[in-house]
Amino acid sequence: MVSSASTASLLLPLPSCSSSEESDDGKPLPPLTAQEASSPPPSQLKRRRGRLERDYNVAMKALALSGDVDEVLAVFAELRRSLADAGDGGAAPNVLCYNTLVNALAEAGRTEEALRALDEMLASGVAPNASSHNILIKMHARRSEFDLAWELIHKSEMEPDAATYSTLIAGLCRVGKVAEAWGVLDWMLEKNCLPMVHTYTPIVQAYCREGRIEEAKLLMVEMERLGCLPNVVTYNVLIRALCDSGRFDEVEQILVDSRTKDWNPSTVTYNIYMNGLCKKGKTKEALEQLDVMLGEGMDPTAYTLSILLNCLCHDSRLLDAIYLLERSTELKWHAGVVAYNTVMSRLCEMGKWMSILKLLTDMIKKGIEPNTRTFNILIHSLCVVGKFSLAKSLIQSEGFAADVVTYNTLLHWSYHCGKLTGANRLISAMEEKNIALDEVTYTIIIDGLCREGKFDAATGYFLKSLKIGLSMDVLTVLLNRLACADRIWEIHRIFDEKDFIPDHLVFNLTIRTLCRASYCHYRDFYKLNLILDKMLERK
DNA sequence: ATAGGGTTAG
Repeated sequence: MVSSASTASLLLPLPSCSSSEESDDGKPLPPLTAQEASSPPPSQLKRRRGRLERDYNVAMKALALSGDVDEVLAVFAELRRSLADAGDGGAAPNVLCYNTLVNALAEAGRTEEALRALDEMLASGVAPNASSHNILIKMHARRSEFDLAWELIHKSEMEPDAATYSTLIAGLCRVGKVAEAWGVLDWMLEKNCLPMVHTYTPIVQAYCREGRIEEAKLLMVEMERLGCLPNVVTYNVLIRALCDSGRFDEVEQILVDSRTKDWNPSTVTYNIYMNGLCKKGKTKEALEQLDVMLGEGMDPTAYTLSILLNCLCHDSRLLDAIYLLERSTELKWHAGVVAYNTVMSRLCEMGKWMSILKLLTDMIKKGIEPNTRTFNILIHSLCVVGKFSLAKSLIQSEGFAADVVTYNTLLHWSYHCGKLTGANRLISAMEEKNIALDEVTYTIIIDGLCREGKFDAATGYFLKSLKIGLSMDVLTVLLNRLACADRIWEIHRIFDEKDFIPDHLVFNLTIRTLCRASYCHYRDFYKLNLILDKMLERK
């Protein structure tokens, strides 16, 4: 279990609020007066409680917004302690605080902990409200448990509102089930529940993700017709899609039009635009947008800085990037862990190990805590400069939760250094620590084993990988290796496996791979025939 | 006062 929830809630201090920009207004609570401390009247006690909960909730939300879930946990624990000390028998925090906590955990993908927090809330006798209900539905939707979500909506006494349906629609759209999303929309209309921007925006986003930009635009026109005006979020979704396909003229047009429409671009809008320009190599234009944004009186956020640094790094202006990073505090630009990670990973690609170390010490000095990604970059760069053993020993470091990326990095370099037993030990360690192997892991293992001539073992890992679903990337790597090494019996073994369900894409890939490996030559043609037969058996 | 849109690692 990676969860540092319990330890974090015991050990971490109150939020200093220095890391998050929004929470500076969280004034310290006034100290108890002597009278309050001895035996405050119940009404005053209640007021104090309310104030305490509100202030803590504000802080928790700010932290959740800046993605600092562990801090949210810490603040919640602190709140619980304060309430216990406040004198009325250790009453639990109210629903709103619990909702903030559960939602922050759910957003961070820490579903188990979110569910535990929810259980704890119920056990403390705190009654859930409509929001708690919606958050739970969102969790089910995120895990693609739509049946459960639907069941919850029906059997609950809570009357589903537009937010409930919108949550479900968003979940469906996330996994590309747009038709089902429309189905829910129809259902809510039947129930006389009026859709809102939150209902349509996920559908617009789903269209955008599939590259159906024109349909997305049409839907936005339809929204206007229905009096459900697209807002800044809807436009941001569209702008991102336009950026991804390089349609910057249209982005400009939308920004111009915004002045006569009912929405205003936000910092996020410019972040999206700048990042889009940067990804298409238009550094100069991206920096121009920064000026536009500052001219509009908008403050850059931690995101803005990371995007700009990324931009500079891609333009190989590393010295500028490092300079900006070092000066960020005096410029009042918020450098966060992502900003440092961005620059460090670029330095890593260039093998500048000493510079990475310097940035690492800088960030720690500034009180910015390195996260798992920071460690992964560190480990990767150690591998690049040939310090593999040192890199490997870093997994044991205190306070660092190695994840699948960490292990993938180490695995890749184990094979690279020819350390097969070491690689096997790493795989066992993953299993012990319940870190699930992903597509990348299997690709690395299969490629590594094949390079050592261990085709049988590699094929075995491929068959194992089917448990997490067929990945064309993994299959491509294996087929290439097997074909080049003329290991047709292993290819047979793949097609014999009953868990392997080949479709036309698989057939296509197999035949193309074999032909490229010169199986079309007349002397080898019989082998191709054998495999074709095998494939047709499975049809 | 629950929700949505933006950045980094293999």
